[in-house]
Amino acid sequence: MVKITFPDNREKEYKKGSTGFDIAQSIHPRLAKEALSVTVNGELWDMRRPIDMDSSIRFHKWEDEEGKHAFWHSSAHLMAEAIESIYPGTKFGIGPAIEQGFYYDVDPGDDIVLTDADLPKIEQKMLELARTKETYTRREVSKKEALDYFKKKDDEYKLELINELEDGTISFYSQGVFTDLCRGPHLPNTESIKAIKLLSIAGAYWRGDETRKQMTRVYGITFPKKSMLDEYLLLLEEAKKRDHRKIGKELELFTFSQKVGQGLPLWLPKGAQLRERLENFLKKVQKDYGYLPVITPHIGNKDLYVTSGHYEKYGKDSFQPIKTPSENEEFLLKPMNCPHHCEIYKSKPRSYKDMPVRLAEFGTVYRYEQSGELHGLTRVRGFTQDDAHIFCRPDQLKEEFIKVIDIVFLIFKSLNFSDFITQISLRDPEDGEKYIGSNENWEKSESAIIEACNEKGLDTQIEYGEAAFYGPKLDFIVKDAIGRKWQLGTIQVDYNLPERFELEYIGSDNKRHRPVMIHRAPFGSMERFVAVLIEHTAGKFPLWLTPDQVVLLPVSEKYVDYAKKVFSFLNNSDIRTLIDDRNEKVGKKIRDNELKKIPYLLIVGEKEVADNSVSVRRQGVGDKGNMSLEEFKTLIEKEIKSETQI
RNA sequence: GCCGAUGUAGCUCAGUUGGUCAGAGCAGCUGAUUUGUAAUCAGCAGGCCGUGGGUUCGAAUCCCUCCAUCGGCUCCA
Repeated sequence: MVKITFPDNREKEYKKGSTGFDIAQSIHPRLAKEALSVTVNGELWDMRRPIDMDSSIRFHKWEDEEGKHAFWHSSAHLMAEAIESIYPGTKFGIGPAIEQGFYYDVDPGDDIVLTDADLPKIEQKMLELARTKETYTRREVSKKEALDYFKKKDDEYKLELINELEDGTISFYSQGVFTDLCRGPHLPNTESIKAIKLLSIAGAYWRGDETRKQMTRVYGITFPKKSMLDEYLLLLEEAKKRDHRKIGKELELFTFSQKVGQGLPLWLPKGAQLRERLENFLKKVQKDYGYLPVITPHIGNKDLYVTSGHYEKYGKDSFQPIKTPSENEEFLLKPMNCPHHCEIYKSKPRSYKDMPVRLAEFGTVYRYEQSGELHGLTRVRGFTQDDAHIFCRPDQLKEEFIKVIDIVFLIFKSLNFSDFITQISLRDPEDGEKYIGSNENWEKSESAIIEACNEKGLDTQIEYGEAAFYGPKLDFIVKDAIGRKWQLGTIQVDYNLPERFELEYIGSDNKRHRPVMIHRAPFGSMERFVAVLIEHTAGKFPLWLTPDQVVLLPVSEKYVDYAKKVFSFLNNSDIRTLIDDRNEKVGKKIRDNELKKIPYLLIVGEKEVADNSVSVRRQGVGDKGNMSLEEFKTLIEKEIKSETQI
């Protein structure tokens, strides 16, 4: 017998070799039916794997991450089986479950190209196979057996994976005629996979290495019920409507021109106003926090970047140097503001009493991003960072770092960004080549960030190898409408640039000391922040931020004069107002302005002229009734106040 | 940069196997209408069918180059 401990600490004896399924069955047949995988002593197992020792277990249903994971991972195997049956000889890379669904990297051979058009065919085959209720069976194999199997299949990808595994830890999973190297766990059988949608096809380098072969990645998602798939697809459709590229065009916020160049956004008047308001908001916060504004040029002498180390690191992949009539003189479009700010710091002697020095600039920078990387406003070649560099004494580092975290939180909170991840990005311990600066400085920087985050009680995740080449950082990451992650705010500790630029201050001991530098950008860049803001609000910006707050809709031409009167009243009250004096019916004007997402629509006609009032309609809500001009003004002011009070 | 897909009026799209296929709706302009909470009617104007080449008697349609966009990969100072 084995002793099984349940999550509520109840214990029960079972026959040795009982499976998760048997145990679930003994609790309730429904649980046995719904459980997709089981955690046994902290390890994820199949429901059908025999348990031979005393164990604590926890079942996972569809509702749990672990349950979905098993479901989608099994679906990936099912897809592989379908692909192999349609394209015999296909070689397989890896096929994991992901946040939403799964993918499999496949290599169908050099003469076969999979395209979107092939997906329905594979889907059909998967459904066909699923209906045969194939069981997923686990088998532990020796390394030799594993190698032999895939040698026979001539699958160099699997062979490479197996070669990196320890003998004795290797397992195979089979369903139908398909066998895969896999740790599991999997579903008992394919029966529960009822709804299948293959979503897209893409190239993906083997093992994420661009020097290696590019495989074909097939993305898909499956569900235990058809209705769940329909719901998911509907949700996806809805999410795509929030795409900032689409809304940006509709609301005339920004555009691109092939003539100007790819990745170089053109801010339209409404977008420029929105952005300016965001900038002013942050400027005010920064003023309160003791930042000093600076302005630096868009280019800098190449030597500046040789000194900073950026030229060596990125010179080849950047916009190339600008020549001048004078020989041996070269300038770079500035790809970052830090070196300029270092020179400002150096422009006069600094005392320990002056520290910290916080220099802030909305600095426009240019980076030659790879063409395939460009993406709307979130990844561009010319963008404006809400940049600042804090030069401080080592003893001030933690306090300053924490103050920056406060600013980021303030900004995020005031714009209702509640759903974000904080990530600490450290060095890749395996790859020293990638980084500049001494070990000692790196250790100091890394521990400073970790300490500051602990002190603020941040729930951070640590990523190794994600640091900038000159220092570690704390990033604030949010998701866009369809779940892609984007880094917004960033805070970086840097001991390297102060050294390279030989920055100094005179200490209380009358000796020269080296300051520490913090790079920080709460928005990250204005472009990316506005993009994410659009997707989060679907273009319905908070009242204080939105380009046009109010539109006046005269019922007919007869009331345009009154509308103008109201317009000047609102305008004088700093309420951003438009008049829609087109010769159209009210219904039409309401429809058009609702679609433009203008927060307040004011209908004025005979009634309103008579009692000097407006009829208020809130965008997306409807008729709010009649009120006097003063009342309306107060309504607006109150709403703005509640939005900007933090 | 790589893999795959796409590119037709300002916008959203239709154009069967190459032969009245250069179209529609919205937006715009003109006129009528003077309108009360999500689309009034009529008329007009709009395009070298992304670019450059090729195949053909004939190309938006087939082939190639390049450019741009989209989905991923890689990258992201």
